Amino acid sequence: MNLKQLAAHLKLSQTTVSRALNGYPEVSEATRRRVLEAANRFNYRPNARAKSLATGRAMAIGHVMPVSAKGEIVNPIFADFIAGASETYSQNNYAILLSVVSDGTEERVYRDFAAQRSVDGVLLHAPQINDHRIELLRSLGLPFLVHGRASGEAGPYSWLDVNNRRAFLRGTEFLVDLGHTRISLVNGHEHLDFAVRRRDGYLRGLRDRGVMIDEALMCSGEMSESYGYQTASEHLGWPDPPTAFLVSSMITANGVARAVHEAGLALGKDVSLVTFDDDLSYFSNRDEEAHFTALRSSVRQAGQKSAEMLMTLIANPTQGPLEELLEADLVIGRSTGPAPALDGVARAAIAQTK
Amino acid sequence: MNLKQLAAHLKLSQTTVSRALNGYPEVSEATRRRVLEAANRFNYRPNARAKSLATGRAMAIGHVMPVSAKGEIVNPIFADFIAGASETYSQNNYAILLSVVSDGTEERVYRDFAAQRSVDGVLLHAPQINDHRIELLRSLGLPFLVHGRASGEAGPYSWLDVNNRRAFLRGTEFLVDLGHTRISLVNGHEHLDFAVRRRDGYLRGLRDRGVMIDEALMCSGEMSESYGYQTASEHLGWPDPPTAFLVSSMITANGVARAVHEAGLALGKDVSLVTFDDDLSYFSNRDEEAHFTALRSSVRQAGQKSAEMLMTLIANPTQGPLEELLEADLVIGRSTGPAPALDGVARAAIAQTK
DNA sequence: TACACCTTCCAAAGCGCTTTGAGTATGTGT
DNA sequence: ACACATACTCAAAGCGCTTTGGAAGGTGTA
Repeated sequence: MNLKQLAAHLKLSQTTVSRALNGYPEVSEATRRRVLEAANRFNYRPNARAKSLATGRAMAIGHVMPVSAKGEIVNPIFADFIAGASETYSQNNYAILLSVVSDGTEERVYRDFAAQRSVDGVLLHAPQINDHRIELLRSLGLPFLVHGRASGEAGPYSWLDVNNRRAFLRGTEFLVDLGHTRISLVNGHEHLDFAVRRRDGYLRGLRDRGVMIDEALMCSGEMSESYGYQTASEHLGWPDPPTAFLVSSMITANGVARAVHEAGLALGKDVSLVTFDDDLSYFSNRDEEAHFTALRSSVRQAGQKSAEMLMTLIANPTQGPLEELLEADLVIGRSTGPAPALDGVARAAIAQTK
Repeated sequence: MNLKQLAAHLKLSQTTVSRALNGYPEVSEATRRRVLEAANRFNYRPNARAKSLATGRAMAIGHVMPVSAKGEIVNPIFADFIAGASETYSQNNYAILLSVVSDGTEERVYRDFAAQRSVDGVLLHAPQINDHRIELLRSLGLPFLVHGRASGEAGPYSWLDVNNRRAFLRGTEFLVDLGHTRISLVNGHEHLDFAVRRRDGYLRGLRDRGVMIDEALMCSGEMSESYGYQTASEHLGWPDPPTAFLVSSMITANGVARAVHEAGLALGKDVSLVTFDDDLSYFSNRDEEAHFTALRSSVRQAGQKSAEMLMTLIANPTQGPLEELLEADLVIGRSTGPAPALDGVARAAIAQTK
């Protein structure tokens, strides 16, 4: 059933039917009711592509799901972000056009989006330092919102981000205040903007508290479970091991916890752990008492808000850039405690004498 | 730049330019080269919606991301599946149209897909027992492929599934052969088809080996980390606790492992664990030696193959139903070992005398 | 009665592409 | 010289919708 048929059946013109359906005022209430009733009965839905072609609006948002090139790692927070965003989209009758692409080859996708006019706006994920995609999207004239920020990007752009620096500053301070001085930073890849900000927060926290910085304790990589495991295993095997870990994701934190257990140590006693917690639905840290002390910020909520901002940008293209900075909550859980009485050096010394 | 402008610039008709670009034979090689070169130079890309309208093909596949209604849990394997599928799609120039929807309200989305002609086919996730969506899609005349199967569905349909029954049969047998007789089944929600098949496999394994079935050991729920933790914590607190766990997902298995550690027990010694492993990219079980003994089947590969099958179905609508059953590998890891010499009853007795 | 002014509806153009059916050169065989 | 393929190219219709610019008919005012 298409508009023509519906109009014929109602013995009305296509114009009138279209106007009745789209809420234009030039249609009498009686006719409108009659049209709506018939449309409903025949389960009429306008052909999305024809409508788009006529209106010039695609009614779709482009999301590019980043898959890191080498490891082929799918970003685990992506699904939750999308789940949040889609709530907003569907309220506005927007669909999601999803494209999966290896890091670095996204440019092509954005160009296609723009040239094919298949989307009205783009959500940019996982921005990097000096991300050239921002400049590209700007030049393509496609409304976009960045989830995160890109340091080093000169021009204005709209973004929503978590205060990563502050979160990791607080996490670090919290650990130092518990007496920890050897704190491993298990960070995400540091070509990603958020990871750099987190490192900054960590360094600032140590400096402010006058704790010596040890480059060896800082590492970065793909935020998978096994990365956390391998890193922590290695660090705990050192003669002068860390007493605490500051970790970039719940999933990686799980790997760290596994290594801690395997080393025969107890989390929250022998070793402390603070992690960033995106509040992933299938990986919740919300037992009666959080099991990991965490800096929590719901990525799902971020998705929802980002989508709202993008909707605003699309509805109002002349609008100046929108910016929103979310703060993460510091949630105290069972994975942290005072640093062990003897620090690593002392323990190592003891170990040697044995 | 649109076709008209491009044609005008080349001093050719739109027809010729269109034919040149789409590889029709009625165009001389010289003209074709000239056209392609110009298209490239102006970065011309046909308007996707106009093209779709003209051809009647949407060049998009609809995916409905299931979000369980109450818990708002996003299916953690979804992203990896999509990542696999999209490889196939992009090779065929198909896009993904993503819709996120709470369990049970998907019908509306499929009806819209069909009426709006916004997709050429649909991938159905997480089929349930007697899934009415299959009947619906069939009646809508939309090509579709089911990831999984739906027992109780009468008519034919195309699907790709893992042999869940066999996988859990093998897992159970493996544990029983190690001497375990009290094996907890930590299953997914049993309104989902795969979960029922897994339970069947588990029961069959116990029966075949003559092990008594204890209903109390079988539980099902949302496959999150905390579900695994809570379940295992509870079971391990029983006077007659299980000595092994058979778990439906890596993520849940992590929760089980957490509970095991917290109870002061050692995985692979005091308690054994076998899990289904979807080979998730960020949750890999592929250390030199797998840390969990697992039934492994890559969901990403499943996505890729599913997409291929769907492409075939779309290209050839008269084709009979396609079916593919994948087998899971049994990978021996460090989470399993012989059942402890004393069984639960004896240990509980000892505990009481203390 | 005449005029202006709503209200309600419509025919037709246009969105950017594909595809049909036909036309114009150019070469080939008789 | 003719008919006849063959190789290119084109104008125009059509995909299903929205939107422009009227038209028809009814109502109120002078």
